[in-house]
Amino acid sequence: MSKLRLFNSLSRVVQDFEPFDPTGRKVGMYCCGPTVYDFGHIGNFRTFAFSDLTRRYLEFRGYEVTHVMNVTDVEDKIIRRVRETGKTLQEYTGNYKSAFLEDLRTLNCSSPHHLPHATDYIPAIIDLIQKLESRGIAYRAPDGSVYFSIQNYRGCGCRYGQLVNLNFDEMRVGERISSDEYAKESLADFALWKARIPEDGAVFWDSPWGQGRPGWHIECSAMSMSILGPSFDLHLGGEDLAFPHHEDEIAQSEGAGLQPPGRPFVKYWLHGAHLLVEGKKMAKSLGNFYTVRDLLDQGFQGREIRYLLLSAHYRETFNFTLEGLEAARQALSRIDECLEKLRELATQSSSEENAAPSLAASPSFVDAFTAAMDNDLNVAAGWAVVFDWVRETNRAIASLELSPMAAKARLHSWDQINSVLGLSAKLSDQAPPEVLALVEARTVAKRSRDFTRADAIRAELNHLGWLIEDTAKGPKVKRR
RNA sequence: GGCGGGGUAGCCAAGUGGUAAGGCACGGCUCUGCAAAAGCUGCAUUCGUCGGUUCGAUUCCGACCCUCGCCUCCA
Repeated sequence: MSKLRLFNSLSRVVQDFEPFDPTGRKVGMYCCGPTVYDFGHIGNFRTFAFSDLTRRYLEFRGYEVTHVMNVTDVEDKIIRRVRETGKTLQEYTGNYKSAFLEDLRTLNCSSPHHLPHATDYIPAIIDLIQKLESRGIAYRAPDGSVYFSIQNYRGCGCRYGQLVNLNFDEMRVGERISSDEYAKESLADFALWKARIPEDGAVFWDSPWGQGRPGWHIECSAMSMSILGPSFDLHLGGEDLAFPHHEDEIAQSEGAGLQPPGRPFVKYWLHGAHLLVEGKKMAKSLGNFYTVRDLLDQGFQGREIRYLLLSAHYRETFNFTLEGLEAARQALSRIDECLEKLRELATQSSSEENAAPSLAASPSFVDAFTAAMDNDLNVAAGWAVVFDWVRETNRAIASLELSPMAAKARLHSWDQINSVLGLSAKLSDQAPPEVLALVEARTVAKRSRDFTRADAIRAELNHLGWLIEDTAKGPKVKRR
């Protein structure tokens, strides 16, 4: 049996996955979740689908995963929208949070075990900042905010720049330096606690440093360590988060010095690549900016979106296209057809066959899939295994070589694979009565060999969105 | 400017120092009243360009072109 190997952004190589847990079973995994200021777009969901795939695969591999995903519900953009809309923070973020969870379900992503909200962890955040302060790594600036001192952090023997090679002397100074940043001692320092300003309205909390709110990175450090402990196995996110967000998380978390000696804050960092849409960077101005709901409105299904998002390796930029969604639909129906035939065949098994104990008929399928996924979650290679299996299964069915018992075994294998891929059942092909009436009318026409009329009815059904397949057991209607 | 990914058939996308997975689309055949589905079959002498190393490179090295990302809020 091969080992699961993952590309670790810390080491920049693919390495064996070995969790901290001495028994090797328990895994702590933190995924950077949404900032709930708007509906999530398809790019966000590529990352969340990637997180879900990772979790599902770990579980498939027998690990006991604790999956944490944060919800950032206080942040500059949110505060601005709250001010503009006149809603309360809770009202505003609540709506987008529900929408986010709904979208996750649409894409059949497993619900994380913990969904901590930044605003529920203010005491833990304050506590963490105080620890940094007591170690001399955090300082108060004249504007009342608290910043993280990278210089002092380095002075403690810690390393800043673990995820990204950054030469601060070569760095371009951002043109937009907001006024409060003049208070920092050094440009690279970042805010841990932001002092309240009038624009914040009712969004503030009391703290030892006066009223204010948490900086952007601190909530992830506070929440992940609160739930998973100061040192845990996996941290996932989009590639853009590597710097500064993840780098700063490491700095805050290791700067507080809570880890057991010799242990890092996080052992494996995984970063998912972005996607392009129709070959271009997604942008509202280009008209290629899609939310999950936009695609649903265009008639696509969640499973089709999921399939497409998970069709490429997570570290490669992926080109998401509407044409790709159409192709996804076709590819899925190929799988659906195969499974449907297997199920039909499986129900024909006799009672004595049912009594037979063995179910493991296609271990090679599961093994080949596992080998593909063990190699840094190479899901594209995994799909190739799936489609090879579909073809081989279709062939066996077509040549009547497959016994009902063997069909059952294959379905059993599929269930194992699908626990990772997470393809939900397709929408029901339950046709409404008027459609069924047309189907019946066509059958009558066919019986009297009035093919002209039969074909006309078929064309009409097609127009209504239904396809007819004549099988040995009579006509079958399917959604087009 | 610094750093880091990419460029593989009409589209999407794996992969390897030894001669190119898989999906979609497309063509032919079988089956069918005709279709559909399924099966069989065809579809990259070639992996951005030019050099180099090698018995042999798409895979390693160098240069160049193009593209994406990070360095600033961002999945």
